[in-house]
Amino acid sequence: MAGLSSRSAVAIHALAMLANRREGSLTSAEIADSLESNPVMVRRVLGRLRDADLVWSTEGRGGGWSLARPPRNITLYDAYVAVEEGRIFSRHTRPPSGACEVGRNIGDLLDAEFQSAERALEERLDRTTVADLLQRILAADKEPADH
Amino acid sequence: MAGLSSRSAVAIHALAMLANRREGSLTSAEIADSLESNPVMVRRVLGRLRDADLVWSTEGRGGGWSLARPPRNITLYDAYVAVEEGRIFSRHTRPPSGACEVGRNIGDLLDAEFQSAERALEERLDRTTVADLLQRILAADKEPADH
DNA sequence: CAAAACTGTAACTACAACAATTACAGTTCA
DNA sequence: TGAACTGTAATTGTTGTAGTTACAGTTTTG
Repeated sequence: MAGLSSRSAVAIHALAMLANRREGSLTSAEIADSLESNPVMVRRVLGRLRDADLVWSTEGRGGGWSLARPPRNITLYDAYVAVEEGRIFSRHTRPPSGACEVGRNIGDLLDAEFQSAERALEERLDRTTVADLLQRILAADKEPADH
Repeated sequence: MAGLSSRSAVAIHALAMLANRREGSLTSAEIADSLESNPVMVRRVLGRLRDADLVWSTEGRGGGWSLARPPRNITLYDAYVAVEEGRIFSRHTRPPSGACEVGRNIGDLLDAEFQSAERALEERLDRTTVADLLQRILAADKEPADH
C-alpha cells in the first residue's frame, strides 16, 4: 500500500486526450499507444469513467470513447473518485484495546483527522478541470523544447 | 496500492499513548497490547519515529520509549512523514509517447497537480498536534458511553 | 452476407507492499 | 546470573496492481 494505483494518471491522461479531440472519438488502442500501455487496461479504466458518466463509449466498428460533458465541467477530482476506491489512509487493522484510555477513544477521532486530510486533497483536485489541464498541455507543447 | 499503510495509525496511536504517559516510558509490548498487535511491528514503526527525532528509546531491562519533544510540538504530519514513504499518487508506469501532443507534456503538469494535492493533505495533517488529539481522546473518555 | 474493427470481460501470470510472526543477538539492571 | 528490554533478520500468507491473451458480442463497410 505504498500509495494509490496509477489509474488516476491513466484516467486523466485519457480525459485530456478526449478533450483535445473535441467532437470526435478515440479508440482504446489509440489511448493505449499514447500511454505506452495496453488497450485492455485503458478499457478497464475508461469503463469506470463511463460508470461515473464522465465519458461514453460506442461498440462495433468505428466505435470508441468520447467525453460525456464539456472538459470545463470535468475536474481531476471527478476522475479520481471514479477510478480510485475508498480511503487513502489505512485505519487500525484490528480495533484497539478497550482496556486502554487511548485505545478506547482514538478510533473515531483519528478517522475524523484522516477524513479531513483526505478531503483537503480532494478539494485541491477539484479545483483543476480537464480544460485547465489541456490548456496548459497545449501551451507547453508550443514552447521551445529546451525550456 | 489501495492506499497508504497502517503505519500512520500505529505511529499516531503510540504517540498519543506516550503523551498520555507524561514523563514515564512505555514498552513496545504495552503499546502492542493497546493496538491488539505485535511488539515487533510497534518497534519497527517507533524505530522510524526515532530516526525522525520524535521519540527515543532505551535498551535493556526497564527500557522503553518516550517522546523526544513535548506533544504540543509534534503534529500528525510529523508522524506521517516519518513512517510513510514517498507519494500518494502513482504516476505513469511508463513514460508516455513522445509522438502524442498530450503524452509529450502531461507528465510534469500532472505531477505538479498531484504534488499540490498531496501537499494540501499534508498541510491539514500538520494542523493537529499530538497534544490536541490526546486532549480530545481524554475528553471523549469522560463522556457517557452511549453518547 | 462476410470480414473488419471495435468494446466488454474473464482468466491468468508476475510482482511488490504489507501484516504478522518466530527467532535470536545485544543491552541493561537487579 | 537471569530477567526484561530493544534491534533486526527471516519467513509466510494475503492483497492489489500491472500486464497480457483470449474470446464473445456489436456495429459498420464492402
